[in-house]
Amino acid sequence: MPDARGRTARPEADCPVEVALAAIAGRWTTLVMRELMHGPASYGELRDRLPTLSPKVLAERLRALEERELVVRERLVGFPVRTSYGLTARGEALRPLLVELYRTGAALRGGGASG
Amino acid sequence: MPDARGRTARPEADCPVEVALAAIAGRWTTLVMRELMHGPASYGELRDRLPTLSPKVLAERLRALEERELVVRERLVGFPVRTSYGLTARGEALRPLLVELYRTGAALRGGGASG
DNA sequence: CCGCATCCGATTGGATACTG
DNA sequence: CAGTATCCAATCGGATGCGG
Repeated sequence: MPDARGRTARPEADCPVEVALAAIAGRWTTLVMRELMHGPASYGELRDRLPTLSPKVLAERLRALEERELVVRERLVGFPVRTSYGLTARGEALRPLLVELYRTGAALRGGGASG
Repeated sequence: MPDARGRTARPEADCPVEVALAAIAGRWTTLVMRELMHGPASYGELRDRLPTLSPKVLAERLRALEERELVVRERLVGFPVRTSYGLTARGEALRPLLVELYRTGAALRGGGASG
């Protein structure tokens, strides 16, 4: 596979590269994914770990990830209300991409990080 | 490397993941990179291959890539004026990332949506 | 505790016309 | 041929207050 194998003349939503980009699109998205890669977390836990992320954007990100079926939301009964977010199998499928992003970024910075 | 190894609490420019995301940021960027992965190309050749990409955005992308030293511009003497754009070694370093984007996107499209 | 509604400034990408 | 200059609509992300 010499390159990204593309032949499209413009960014089309069904191009695989665009699909992957859409999955991680938006500021904070990769950080939210990283947190969920550690295991399921509640809305508040995510806020604690990403304190400067506003509730609006966090909700937007979670909704987008949920719509793409990368994340599942689970309402937990009890008091106070709690919601747990966790990765789906599809969400887990993004792990190699995040690793590759890290590896590539580290290489660009000058480090010889290999993954 | 179990995850993206991150510890940052917000998107910081020096986080490797952010570095990589910045390198491919912006609509059309991955398509421009893909074209250059085939080999050097002139401004006009890029326009021909990406006909609906406006001159302004193409120039912006090329400038950004050049600033990050992923692409080199070379002015060719002669008439008419020609400019050749080519990948640097750093630019070539993005190839595995593009491949991974393709691979991941293809998996998401083809894979089922199991929880 | 969870998350939506609203407002707002900044950035983006596209169209188009023009210049060296 | 290889860009730059301008304008503009749309989107984005952040702040904040309110509702379930």
